[in-house]
Amino acid sequence: MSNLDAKIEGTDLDDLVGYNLKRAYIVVQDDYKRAMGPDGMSARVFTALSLTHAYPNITQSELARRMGIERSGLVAIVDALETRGYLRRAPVPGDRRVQALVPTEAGRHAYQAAINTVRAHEAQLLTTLSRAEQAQLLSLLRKIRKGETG
Amino acid sequence: MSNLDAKIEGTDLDDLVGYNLKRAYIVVQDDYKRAMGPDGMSARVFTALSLTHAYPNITQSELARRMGIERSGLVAIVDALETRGYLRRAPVPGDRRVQALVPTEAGRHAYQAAINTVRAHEAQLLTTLSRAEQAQLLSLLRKIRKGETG
DNA sequence: TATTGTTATACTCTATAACTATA
DNA sequence: TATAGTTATAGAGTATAACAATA
Repeated sequence: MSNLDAKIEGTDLDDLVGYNLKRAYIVVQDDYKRAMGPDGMSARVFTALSLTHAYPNITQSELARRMGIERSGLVAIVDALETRGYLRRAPVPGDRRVQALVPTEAGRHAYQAAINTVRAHEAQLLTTLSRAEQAQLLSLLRKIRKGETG
Repeated sequence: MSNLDAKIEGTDLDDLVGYNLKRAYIVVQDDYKRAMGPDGMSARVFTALSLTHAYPNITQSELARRMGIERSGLVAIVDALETRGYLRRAPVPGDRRVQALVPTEAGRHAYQAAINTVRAHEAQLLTTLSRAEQAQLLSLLRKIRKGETG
């Protein structure tokens, strides 16, 4: 690119995918928190609850693996969900080391309410993107996620 | 959408922009760290150094505002850059409260080397995306960033 | 009174290492 | 020996509140 192609505005950072990913994520995260309210589930607690619905009787080790965090970090998350009464640690016949994570009735209701809130927050936040653009964005982000370790 | 449109695979989470943003950011961040090495600048230190080049004689308050963090959080970042010898806090004539952040010669060289490394890491990581897709991704992320507070 | 830079402090998220009970 | 869950601990990254110097 020659010096004649002057930039309208923007710094080196504004051309970096990593920087824009981080800043865009902060915008979405802040709006998520606003939408969920002061007593709402944190993103990681919501994620864990979602995966216990997607994968019934998932174990903690498997859930940690799918979330991309360590087993040790999952303990507090599961504790939080158990305290809210949204799931329970259930013994698994045949292997007493393992505990299956089972959503309660309250957990299923809370999850449905939460996923509706999250979808509404994203729909409202992303109104400046057309449906096609939103689909394109998801597609591109998933391509980057192909490089996920684990 | 009717129930006939069965999902090939994926959970509720995989359709959320926020979740995919976070996971994609982690992929890029991990590769950034690998590329910069164990003694490399953290992303926020690199960001701060970049902005002292983009905005010569920027003050700490202004830099914090542009980074979207609090002034208090910037102190350690500027300390780190000063310790590396990449910039200095320079007095500003006319207002003794303010200190301009001025890159040193070593800072300019280190920044050029770092931005080259970062660009190479992104180019290599994003080879599965065409040039057009990379441009589209940046465009979409910038649209989301329009909602940045501050 | 208001602002800049700073310190003290705390909270969230995450990782590593070591423990226990099981296998 | 190896694995599942747990605890203890530490390190980033961030925020709030209060302070001294200066405006």
